Amino acid sequence: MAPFRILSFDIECAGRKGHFPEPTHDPVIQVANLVTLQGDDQPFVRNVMTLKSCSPIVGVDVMSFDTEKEVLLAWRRAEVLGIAEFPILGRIRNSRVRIKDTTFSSRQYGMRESKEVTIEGRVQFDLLQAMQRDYKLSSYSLNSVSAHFLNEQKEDVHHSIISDLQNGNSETRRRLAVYCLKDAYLPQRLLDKLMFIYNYVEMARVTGVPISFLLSRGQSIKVLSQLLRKAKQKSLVIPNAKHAGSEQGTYEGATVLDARAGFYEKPIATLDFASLYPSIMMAYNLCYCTLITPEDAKKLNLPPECLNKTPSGDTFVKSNLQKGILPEILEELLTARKRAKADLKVAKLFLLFLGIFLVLVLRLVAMSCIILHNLVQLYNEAKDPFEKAVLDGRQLALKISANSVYGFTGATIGQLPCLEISSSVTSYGRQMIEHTKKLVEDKFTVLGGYEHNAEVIYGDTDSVMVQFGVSSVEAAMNLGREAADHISGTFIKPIKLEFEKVYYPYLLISKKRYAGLYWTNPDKFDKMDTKGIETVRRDNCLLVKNLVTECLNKLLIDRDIPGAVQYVKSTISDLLMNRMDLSLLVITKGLTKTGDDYEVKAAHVELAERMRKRDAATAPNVGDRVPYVIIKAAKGAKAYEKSEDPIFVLENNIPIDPHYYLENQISKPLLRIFEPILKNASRELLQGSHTRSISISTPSNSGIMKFAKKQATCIGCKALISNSDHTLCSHCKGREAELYCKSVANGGRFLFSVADLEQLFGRLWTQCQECQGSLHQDVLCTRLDITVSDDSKKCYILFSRDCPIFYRRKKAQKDMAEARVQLDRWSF
DNA sequence: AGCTCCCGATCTCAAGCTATATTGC
DNA sequence: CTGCACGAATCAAGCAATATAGCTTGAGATCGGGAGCT
Repeated sequence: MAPFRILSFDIECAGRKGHFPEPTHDPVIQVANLVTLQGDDQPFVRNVMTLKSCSPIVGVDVMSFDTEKEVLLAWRRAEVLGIAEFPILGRIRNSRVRIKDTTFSSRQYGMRESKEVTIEGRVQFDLLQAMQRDYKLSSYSLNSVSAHFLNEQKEDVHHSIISDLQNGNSETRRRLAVYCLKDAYLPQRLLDKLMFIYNYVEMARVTGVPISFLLSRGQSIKVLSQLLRKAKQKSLVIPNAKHAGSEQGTYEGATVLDARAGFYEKPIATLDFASLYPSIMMAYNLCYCTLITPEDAKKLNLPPECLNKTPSGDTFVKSNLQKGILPEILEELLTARKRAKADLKVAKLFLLFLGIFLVLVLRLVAMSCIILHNLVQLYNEAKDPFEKAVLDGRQLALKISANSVYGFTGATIGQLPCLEISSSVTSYGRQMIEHTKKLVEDKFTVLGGYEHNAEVIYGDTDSVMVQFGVSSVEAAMNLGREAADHISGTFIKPIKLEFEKVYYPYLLISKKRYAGLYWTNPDKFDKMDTKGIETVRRDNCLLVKNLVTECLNKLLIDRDIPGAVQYVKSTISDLLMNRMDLSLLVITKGLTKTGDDYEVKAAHVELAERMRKRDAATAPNVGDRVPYVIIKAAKGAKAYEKSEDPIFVLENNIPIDPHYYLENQISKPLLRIFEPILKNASRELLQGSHTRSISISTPSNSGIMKFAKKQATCIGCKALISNSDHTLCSHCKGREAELYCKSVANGGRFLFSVADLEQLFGRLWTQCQECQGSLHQDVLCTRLDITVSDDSKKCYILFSRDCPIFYRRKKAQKDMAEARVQLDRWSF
């Protein structure tokens, strides 16, 4: 098979939002830019008419970020321009591209609306969808994704100036082309870096579905496909189960042992079942084809030693009578996962012979060139920690696939639900974790000849956390291994309890929430591991995330409690004095359903609705994440009345509400962390001189004035003043001379000097220029009129919402403009 | 006429419940 | 033969748990107005 050739496809057209400007003399670049990148060739821009000459193309052909929307836009645009050949993108002569709306909704991925594009003969691989499925991020724009994975950003060109660039001279058109090129190039780099093709080809081969299914369908199709494949081999027929519409309801899931919350300064050993649910299904031969009713068993006169009664009361035959299909499928998935884990080991150990060995093994398993190619590459670059993360994601995907075999049997609205299997699996699981807990606590006692009594402090589904009482990591590891071996012996193969790691120290907050240092060898900890707390959640603002992470670092790694307290205090003080970057205060939440379906008012939902009224084109849609900040408003206003678009806040100089952030965002998470460690945490952290800030009075409270409004502020103390002709509030009158000096010279505590701000802006500006890749041109992604006052250049209002620097530059700009105005307001 | 008392209306606040978002396994 | 309207069919891994904010409810506090008394 010929190697894949990957064609990156990107389309840029002016008037994205459905307004189509008049066709220009050269419609090509406005319609589409196709960028092909093959090996070491120089990337080049082709116009759409020459696409057909790119053939012969094999394999994955069309790949982009948000392919569907882009094709649709270009398609409409081509229609307006009367380019009849455009929709012929497939490899079948005269077959036209067809586009239709689809919605996909699942519990795992939420509801998403998208466009389905049929391009015959080409496999589409939409990076946006792949990203949304494989990685949990706060924003999925190409810009922010590239920043996250590639440390590189694209030059964002707002659609409103595309026409200008196109109608300008050859230089401006070149810039437009460069921009388009980058848009096509970035997805390719992401594709390579995250090894999407490699991973998806593997997943498609293991589960037996087309690559497109992996992006457009859910988990269950993979399981069904494997079932069908196996059933065919065995000449079995899968019934076309008519789900009778009956709400069979839900069944009992796994046990989560009660958490003994607290801060543990002794090592905690963790014992895990390896792939618990799959191994239960394998051990007890649970399958559709082994389930039997007791009556049938009697009728067929089956001997009881061939039957297995599960704790939930269902009966399955043993494998000597009939081996189940599901266990076989699981074996294959777990083998694939083992392979993936071995690759991870290569990355870890960087061993030459193992690499070669794997290449040889894999050559037998998968003859595909791409896999070989990637493996060689994998071997060469395996030391990169990023690579490790990608490989880890791959084995995780296989783990999830294995687990969804169990999920498939429990999906009551799926193709083939079988609650007998799924509830048997969970009942075995519940039994096993209780058994493990009991065994550990019974065996490791002072009476049993050990130094201390072991205590199980927590456990979730397939793991138990044990405090053996010893104080060295090494001793805990030895006891952990001993316990794992001992307990594994009491279970049927292939169920296996493994000793995995030691946490030391360990901060257990509640069920499913903990943090600790993760040790796999006794000399040095591997990393800090946090589960469920704010550091890993996406629904907090960055401020909370950073603050909590930093505190945990100080508390767990440095063991520096005063340092952590000091850090919290200074952060709170910064927040209350309004010295916080807006980008740190942006909260994002996913929009899971359409506006009407929400029963209660939530901040992000209401904001999305308001934004839709303002400008329907840029407002978030279902499935998008909505960023917002909380602004100052009347006392007692609900959070949903105080949420606002961060861009809107910056542009209109709306004050944010620091007290909201203090009370509703950072206080509780901090207390949860500090409480087990520090007595009187609340008093220490949240009260004291650092919480006294310069008070800024809120606008009048009467109903109509509920929303904050732009008002002049006193230069001295930033209090709002009613008469915008005045410079100072009545309090600060008499300090004019002093304040003016501060204002002009070095910035005072609450003021920044014009010189400072200009310097800051300059620095950020340079960074943005670097991100666009050239220092010799204006940055397109900014507002030129503010900085270059004597220049009559056209003012491009452009922004990139996801650039972390953007908010800071925007604020620096704003502050600088204000500082100038304030300087002018001194009328001596 | 002015003051007091009573009763209903309104406000406030806490407790409990529910919806929503997100994660762990 | 094509385009359009309409209806039918298809599709969606699982449960446990925490945190937050909105909503409801009920108790108590407060307020205001009218009746009655001095």
